[in-house]
Amino acid sequence: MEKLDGLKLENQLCFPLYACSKEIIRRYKPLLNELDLTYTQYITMMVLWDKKEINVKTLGEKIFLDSGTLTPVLKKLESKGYIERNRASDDERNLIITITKKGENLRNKAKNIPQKVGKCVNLSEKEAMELYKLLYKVLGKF
Amino acid sequence: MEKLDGLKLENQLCFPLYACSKEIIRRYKPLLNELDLTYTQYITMMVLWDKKEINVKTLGEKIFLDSGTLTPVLKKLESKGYIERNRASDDERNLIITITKKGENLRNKAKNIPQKVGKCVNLSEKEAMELYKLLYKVLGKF
DNA sequence: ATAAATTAAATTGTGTACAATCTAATTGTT
DNA sequence: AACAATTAGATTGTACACAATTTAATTTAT
Repeated sequence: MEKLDGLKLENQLCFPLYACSKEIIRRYKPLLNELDLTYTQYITMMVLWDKKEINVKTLGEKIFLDSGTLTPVLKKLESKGYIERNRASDDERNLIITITKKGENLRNKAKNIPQKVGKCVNLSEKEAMELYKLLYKVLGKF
Repeated sequence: MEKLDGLKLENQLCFPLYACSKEIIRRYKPLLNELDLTYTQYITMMVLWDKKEINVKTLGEKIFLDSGTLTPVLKKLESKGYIERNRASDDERNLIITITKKGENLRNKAKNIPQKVGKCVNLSEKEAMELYKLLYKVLGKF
């Protein structure tokens, strides 16, 4: 019985995960360039398209990023006019992110991106759903 | 028939992929800290443990990184004494990365890392294999 | 044989990512 | 009330990640 080499790149789950994540993000890049958004800015906007208003902490929990990453991203999105940053009046520690009209409008330009990216992923509907479920199962453990 | 909102974070494959990749790498961090390696340095060393010698271009193709990322990583690994960087005598454009004795020795300290990380991923053997296959299927398309 | 094209790394510039620390606001405790 | 503890963001420092450009070596085409 051949012993599998645990320290080979190909035998670890983490590596295809890491590679796959990067490669898919690379597929988004040309589409996001047209909207002048980076991938991180895009997932931030997706949350705002859904929620309209959210504080930095809750946003960070949703997209797995801390204030060290988010602060510059949000300042950038503010400078582009897609969001506003205001302290909550009832608790000045909280920074409330609000989507602007311009930010809302961006949604129309973005709406066919998921479909376009989906097309260049070589999986059947069923496989994609299976992958989706497995990934969320792994995430659930954390 | 309810139409699925394609622009919701939860309905896109890319997001759980991105989140999962980061969360798994986070699991590695404390273990890699003991070896004074970052994740990128670790996957680089994994290739070298396997190959002993490789040029930057081939290495980059294996781990999906370009010279812009690899040059500083390799200089760092060289400064730690794990690798050597030398131009190929037959074609001076090529930089040959060679593992050192010290780099070889690091392998022993690393050998139980995959198993430890595997334990904190909430998947059965069968599910992990399924996930593995789906990820490589996606990567295969590129 | 030499100029043009190609190739491999390195460099530069922008944008994450995240640990650690800092600051200010709020809450809990005595 | 007053001080300690907690909390939310911002800041700092290190390390990727990658596009675009540059440099030097090699190959191709004339």
